[in-house]
Amino acid sequence: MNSKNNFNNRCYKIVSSIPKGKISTYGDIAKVLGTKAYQAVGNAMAKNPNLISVPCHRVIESDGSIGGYALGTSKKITLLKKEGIIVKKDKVSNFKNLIHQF
DNA sequence: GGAATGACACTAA
DNA sequence: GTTAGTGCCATTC
Repeated sequence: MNSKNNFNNRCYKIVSSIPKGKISTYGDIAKVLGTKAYQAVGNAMAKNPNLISVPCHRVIESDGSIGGYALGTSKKITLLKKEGIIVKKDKVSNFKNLIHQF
């Protein structure tokens, strides 16, 4: 409970700190956490007990791919487009320019 | 306590 | 440039 909640809370805190119109990658988030648990970050979001409070749809893969989403990748892409992000073929075009650096 | 999985990332072919 | 295989961390069964 404590340990896992600590790690998850850390991820949610970082993701929640991503401003609108910006995105981030699992790898970058893991780096901020001080770990290489790329999948663990995504895994925490997968369980997503905080989906409503955490804009996890702003988190994509290091290649700019959409990756996945609890509500479905399609929904995630739609949300990103609403944020002003250009999504091309299930991948963010200018994602390199949209990466939010902590 | 151990094994398997996962919304990833990296390297090699 | 694309595809395949392997490795890493944390969570879950």
